[in-house]
Amino acid sequence: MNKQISKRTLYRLPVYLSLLQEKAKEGVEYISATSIANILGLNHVQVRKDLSCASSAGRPKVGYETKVLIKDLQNFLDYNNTKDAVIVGAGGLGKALLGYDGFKSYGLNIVAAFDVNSALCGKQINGKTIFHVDKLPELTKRMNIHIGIITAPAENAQSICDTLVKSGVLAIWNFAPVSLTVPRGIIVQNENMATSLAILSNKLNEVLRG
Amino acid sequence: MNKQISKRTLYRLPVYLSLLQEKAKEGVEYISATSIANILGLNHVQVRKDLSCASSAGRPKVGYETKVLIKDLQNFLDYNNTKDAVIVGAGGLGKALLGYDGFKSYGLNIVAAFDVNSALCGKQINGKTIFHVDKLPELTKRMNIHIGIITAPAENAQSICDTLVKSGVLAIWNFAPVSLTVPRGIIVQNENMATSLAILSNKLNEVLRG
DNA sequence: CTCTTATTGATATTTTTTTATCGATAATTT
DNA sequence: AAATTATCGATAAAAAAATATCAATAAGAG
Repeated sequence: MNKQISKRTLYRLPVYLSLLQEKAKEGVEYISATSIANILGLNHVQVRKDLSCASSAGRPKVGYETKVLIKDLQNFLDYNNTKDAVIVGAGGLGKALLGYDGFKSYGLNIVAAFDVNSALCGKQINGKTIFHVDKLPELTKRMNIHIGIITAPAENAQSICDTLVKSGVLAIWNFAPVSLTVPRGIIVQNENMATSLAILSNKLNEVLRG
Repeated sequence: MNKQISKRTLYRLPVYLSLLQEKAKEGVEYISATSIANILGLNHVQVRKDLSCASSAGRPKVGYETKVLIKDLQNFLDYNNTKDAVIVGAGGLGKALLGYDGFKSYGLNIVAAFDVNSALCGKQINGKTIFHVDKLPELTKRMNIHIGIITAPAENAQSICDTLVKSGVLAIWNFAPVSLTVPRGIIVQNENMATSLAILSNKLNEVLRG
């Protein structure tokens, strides 16, 4: 526990967590690194190593207690501390994310949305109001929000990003297919669907051709 | 060109492509690996190596001709060959993806959507009809579709996945937060938002604490 | 025309990540 | 009670990826 955490490990921890939650639902009380590895198509040593960063609940011959491991992972991933966020861009994707209740379990609380389209303003989705972007700086500052989610079209993404940064946002989850330029210290996580698609497509080609 | 392509490189190629397309729009005719690396926060040798997998258009002192590089990347990523796909789950996210026209430029053509909710069936979004899932096997087989996109709730994802596989789908783009079990040879690409979020959150914590 | 500079692309080195091996441990079987 | 087995966790080895170095090249400056 508390070893240095590698980027890749951090990538996999939420995947383990999600699997464990499924298994817990099914009533699985104990689970071994070997079986996790088999299900996810990973190496069992890797799984054990990854888990050791967040937990120390493993017992020889038995494996990990599902519930304890879930708790440890949630704790490590900071899913218990709720973090407020705003969405900018209330188009299709923005609305979809607003309507999705699953983020709560990841410790993300979307408090409001913003859009340039006045026709959308004042509307509520899933109990969350859509405001005009003009109100973004004030509201974001006042509520001390540090996470911004950009679901606007590519051409507006950079200026929205700039506004978010000026308004005190430190971390940006970017769904627009552009590379944002940010000041040093600001975090950008790109949700790049093109990349996923490229990998899928590449693998599919191998199957179809090879 | 035509060297062995690593997973990581494949991950980055669409990112380069997207940046290059931006730059091309701005009228940039030539671009160097160094400047790409600076913009994206990567190492310039890495960029050069990555690009060499897909193109051989670089000239010393000048860099790459933007248009040629874009073409080479699109070609390498097979964005010119259109691949048909179906979406299963016409909830918020499914509708958002149906309404998004950007996939065309990645060679993905969503031909139809399916849902269990009869109320949605028959409706059209962005010119694409929503059918009842009962019709999925027949339609998918008849149209010889190899890609399925799952945007259904987690609890339905596995059974949808099974149906897709039975219907001849070879590659699945999974937006549901579950790990799907598939027969050998079937490709699954998980669009795991929890993972992105975990990384964002982790980095943010470092900033806030450190 | 020569020198300087920015760049490519190849090779070498370093770092990171993954995988293999092995002893320790605890549950189960004989 | 001893042997067997499934597992963990640590360390070692191997593989993959990232980065550094350097010769070659071509554009532009002097």
